[in-house]
Amino acid sequence: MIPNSNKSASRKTRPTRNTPQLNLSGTGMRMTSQRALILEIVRQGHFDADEVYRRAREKMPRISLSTVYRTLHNLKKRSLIEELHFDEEHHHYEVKPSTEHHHLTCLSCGRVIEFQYPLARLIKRNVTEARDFEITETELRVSGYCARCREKGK
Amino acid sequence: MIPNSNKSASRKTRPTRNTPQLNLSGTGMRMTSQRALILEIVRQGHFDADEVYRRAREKMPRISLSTVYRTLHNLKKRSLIEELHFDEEHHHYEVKPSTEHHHLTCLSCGRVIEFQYPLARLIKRNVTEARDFEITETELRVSGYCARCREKGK
DNA sequence: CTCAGTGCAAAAGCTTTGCATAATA
DNA sequence: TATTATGCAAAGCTTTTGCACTGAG
Repeated sequence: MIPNSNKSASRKTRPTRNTPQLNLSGTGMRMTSQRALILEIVRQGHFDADEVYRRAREKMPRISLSTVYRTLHNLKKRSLIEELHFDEEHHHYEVKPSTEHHHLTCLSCGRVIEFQYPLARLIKRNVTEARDFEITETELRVSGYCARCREKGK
Repeated sequence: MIPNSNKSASRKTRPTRNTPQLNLSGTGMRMTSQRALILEIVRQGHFDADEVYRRAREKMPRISLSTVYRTLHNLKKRSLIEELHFDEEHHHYEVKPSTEHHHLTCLSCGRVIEFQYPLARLIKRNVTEARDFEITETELRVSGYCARCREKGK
């Protein structure tokens, strides 16, 4: 159902050691099955800790919530994932994108659409207050109502 | 200080009932001393519930934390204040601004600078994904290091 | 073989809720 | 006076932490 991560499909040599998704080598973190799983889940969407936990348990029933929290915390500390702040509850996570990207949220259906837009540059150029700042991050949250929901009556 | 909503400017009839700061009349909420105080505090900056509570207690030692939470919750529900989502802990609140404004946060000293910039318009024009959206809110968080902190060694 | 990572359970924060009392409209 | 709001205390959630055991390197 989910694109498989361990596929040494037709290879018969020894499995290459590059981890399927994100690679932890060089970060000082050991790669464990739990971490691989959590990373794989975070790659699939924006989830909060509890949702990651629920999904993880489907494949690894004995994984603990503390491991989820600790792993998310560690990955964030090493900048491998990012913490997002939606209007809703708590934090959501996603693997760190290489380019600036932002979020458009429909307040009616909850759909979240990602888009890219180079705002740092623009802000630095046009906002006096930001001129002397060394900008390391920008996060734009835009909310409103998507076309689909607007048509659908109301 | 705030453009008054109930204006009987030079009328000399009975004392107008406008509350000093934000006006709750017409919202169905009763004006109590606690709410006046909380509103006054929120006007002073971006605080989380606990900080509002600490400040409120200086003037009204017996105010309860639940009242703070309930009041913030009610004000938010009626859109008199807004909930902000910084990187840090929990929610912060501020009185609802009339124009789009955003936040620049120094990761070193924690200073938060507000600035205005009409992003909705720009996003709607330039981002395909947003074209069919009816945008009701935009919140941009920019973080980095302010000039002051960058000079200060490191 | 070592030390980082895990699971479990308990603790710690933050936020909400029930209920009797106090205060507003 | 009729409600609505408050204070207090207790409950509910989410997140963190201590510890002994397990497993990656």
